[in-house]
Amino acid sequence: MTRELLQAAVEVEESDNNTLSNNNLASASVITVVTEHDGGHVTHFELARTIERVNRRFTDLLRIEMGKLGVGDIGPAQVMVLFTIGNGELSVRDLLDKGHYLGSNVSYYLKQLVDLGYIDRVASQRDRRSARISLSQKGHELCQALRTADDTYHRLLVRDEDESRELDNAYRLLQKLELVWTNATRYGA
Amino acid sequence: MTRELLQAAVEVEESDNNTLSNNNLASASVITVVTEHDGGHVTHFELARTIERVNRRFTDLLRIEMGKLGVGDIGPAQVMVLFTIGNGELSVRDLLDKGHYLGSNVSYYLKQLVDLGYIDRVASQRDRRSARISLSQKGHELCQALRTADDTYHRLLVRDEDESRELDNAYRLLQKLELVWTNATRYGA
DNA sequence: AATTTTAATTCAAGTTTAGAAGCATTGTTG
DNA sequence: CAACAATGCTTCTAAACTTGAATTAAAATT
Repeated sequence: MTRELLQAAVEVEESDNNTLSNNNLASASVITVVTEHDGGHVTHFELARTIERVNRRFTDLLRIEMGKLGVGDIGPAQVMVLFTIGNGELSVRDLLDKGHYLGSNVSYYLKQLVDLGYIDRVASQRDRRSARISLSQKGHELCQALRTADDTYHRLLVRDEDESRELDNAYRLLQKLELVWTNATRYGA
Repeated sequence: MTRELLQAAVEVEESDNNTLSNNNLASASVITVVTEHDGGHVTHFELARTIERVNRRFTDLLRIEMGKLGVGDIGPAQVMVLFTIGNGELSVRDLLDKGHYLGSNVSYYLKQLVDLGYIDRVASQRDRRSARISLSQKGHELCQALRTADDTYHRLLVRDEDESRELDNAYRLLQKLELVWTNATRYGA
């Protein structure tokens, strides 16, 4: 039943989009997505604001999912680290690059994640400074459980080939954005 | 070379074995990106990870821009609140909805922003509980300065009609995503 | 008038991030 | 090969940000 609600909401939003109408007359009684995008050009800041919001939303969702699974020892940020590690075995440096993290930051997370048994860490053979990092059994299980829960939402968003393509495009654009912003911070404007 | 950075970002996810030790050398040449993404499916988590990363990147950029402007009294988050307020005059509740913020959260920011003179706040006439909030002169100036700096990046990303449309699409998709995730947190999975 | 609802703030944790300094280990160079 | 530099990672401290529960004060409802 919650499901129907959700579905309905998505539908509504879409029709809203199709007419390219905007804001304040947003949608069904329940939701109110407020935007200041008037048909024309999306500015960087609007985009950034949206990204920020979406990110917040996802974090909340993740927190809830984790609650359901009874995961209380780590937070959303740590879980994201787990996902960033993925299925491979990598060094801390790789992890930093992959997630654009700060060194001290990751170290801090890793410490907890290792202590709590979500991650295996062994010193590299050929360079004993370097650590090789990978998900433990427990880590894998958590990720898998979350991925499963996540599929539900994915199906709400991507219902056909068209939407899948849209998603792909958006993904690609985000990466472009990441690149632009990364270069900007590195080499100045 | 820039290409490699991006490519790495794309591929790393599924790849089990990454040798991307060289992305730090990405040249200053800014974009020339064409990333062919193998028709692979972008999962929610990949998307979320990207959003998180991009968000981090933007925050950094903002921080730098602010540094250049000599703004040291507030942080990126507060600036985002300023942008969320925009040019209108609104209530705290409106602001909450617009930015998906938490009440206490915004209160905390507003307090600083008012104290530091970035925002004007007056009690509403017809409902004295409610505050009417808007950017002060100072607030407007800061936003304007940042917007100007920002245009540079915008031009790097959007160079023709096509790219503008892409951006629009991505923006729309993000909003859809926001909706799905918002509903999910509100009404459960 | 008494009660409930709404708008917003405060408070007291909590989490997450940033930056400087540290410790090994490895690489390099005179 | 000894000194020095660079690398890979960690630790520590302070700050920024976020959360949730409790609070105040003004409407709105009964």
